[in-house]
Amino acid sequence: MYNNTDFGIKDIVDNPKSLFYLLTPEEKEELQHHISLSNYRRNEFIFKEGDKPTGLIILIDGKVKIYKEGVGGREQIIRMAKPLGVIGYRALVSSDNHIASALTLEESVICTISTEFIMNRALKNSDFSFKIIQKLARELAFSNGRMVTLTQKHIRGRLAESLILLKDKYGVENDGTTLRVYLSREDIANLSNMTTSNAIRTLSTFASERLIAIDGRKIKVLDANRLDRVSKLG
Amino acid sequence: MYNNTDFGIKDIVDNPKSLFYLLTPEEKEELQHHISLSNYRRNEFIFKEGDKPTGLIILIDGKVKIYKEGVGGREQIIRMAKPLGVIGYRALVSSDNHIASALTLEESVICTISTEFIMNRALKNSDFSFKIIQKLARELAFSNGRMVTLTQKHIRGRLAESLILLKDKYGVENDGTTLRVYLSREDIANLSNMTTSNAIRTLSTFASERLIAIDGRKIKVLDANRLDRVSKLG
DNA sequence: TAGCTTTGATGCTATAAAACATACAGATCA
DNA sequence: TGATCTGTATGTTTTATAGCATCAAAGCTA
Repeated sequence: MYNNTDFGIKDIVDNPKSLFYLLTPEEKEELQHHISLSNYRRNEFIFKEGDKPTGLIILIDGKVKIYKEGVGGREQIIRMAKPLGVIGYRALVSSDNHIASALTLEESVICTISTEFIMNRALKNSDFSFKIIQKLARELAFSNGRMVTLTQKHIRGRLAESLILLKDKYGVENDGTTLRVYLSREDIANLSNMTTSNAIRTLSTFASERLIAIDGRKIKVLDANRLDRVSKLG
Repeated sequence: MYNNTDFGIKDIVDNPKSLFYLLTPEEKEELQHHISLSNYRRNEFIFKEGDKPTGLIILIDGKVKIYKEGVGGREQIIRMAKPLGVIGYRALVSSDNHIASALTLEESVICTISTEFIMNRALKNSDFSFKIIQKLARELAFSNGRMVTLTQKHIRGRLAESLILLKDKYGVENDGTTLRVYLSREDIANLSNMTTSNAIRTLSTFASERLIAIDGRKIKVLDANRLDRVSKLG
């Protein structure tokens, strides 16, 4: 799909939103020698809970779920990643092991930047550090927010929130309503802190209320405003 | 209790664990002009959800709860702070408003370092930035962990976890068992994602099982190992 | 193609925890 | 001093959601 020659790192260093945008020209030059690409099939682990980070991972193409295993192996999806998202950087920058697993949801391409480059070069650049700080800060806010909603909202609210989240993250197909992500009911459940049965049941209810339309794994958001209200008020 | 003259900032810049330990001598000198102290009585807000940060806050003395309001105003305590803990820095370093409120649980003293100094000076120092990164990373791991346990563990497990958490954070009195923190049942409930009734009931059950002993707000952990098992297995 | 496995759908039952209702002791206050 | 309030305690009821069981459809694979 991609390989080291046709990829180039332009996509990463030339995008103002990229972590690496503000590196010096020398640092960018050096970065070239610390970068590698790899392809993953669907349902492959990029890393597992407890693993030592191998580098900073950027998802170039595909979709990935990041999740933790809880009581009795029950899985809670912490967040979802989309192309140009960074994965597993928390563990890397804190010289820690991964506290969650990353699994591809579809064929994916990732780019890995060596631990050494990140720790010894990039983090010496305070512009880069500042971008990492911003990323961590945003993710912490997200996590704290979810902690509250996953514990306090009822099933309908939690599911509605997850659908909105998926819409915001992956957007919609050209028809303007179909979510550009096709998850199993089980993944939807694990994202929303509920059993698979309840995810299925509640999705059906939402469909019968014309909030959404479902066709297999295809979900159309028919009434985003009302879905938003369900998310907020239960 | 403390004031700007008898306090000095030595406690903050000379402690290797401090955020400011690795500032240059010039930066440390400048820091002196950007620091101020204030005293709070019990049950006073240091900041509220939605407020704009006024600076980096270090708790010098006292105890503070950081919490979010959720569905119907129901409060979830995100974390507790103890002396030399840093509060509200997430919002500050990401130029964001506070996403949680900070309320003193007892008479407290805080030290505030100006936003300007942090943003324009400290964060230009990559050693300082790195310390902030580490703090955010640790807090994110904590938050993700809690997200899972608060949603998946049953009441007994959640309460046991909270008690262990309080013990780890605040330690015990000289008798070796009494928690060095005296919370209302309501706060214990809000820390553990349960109703006050259930916190009271479950604490009583724990006492009758000789896991803990309770005397008003005083809680003795009698069997830490067993409490740990309850936390893990429900 | 048939057989097996996985995923989705739906009904029923069990149960953990919330919600509600008192009650009481100790503060706080007029 | 009595009155009111706040925090703690405990019993009862209600409900949201997990847990199971069954079945159908779809996807795989041998």
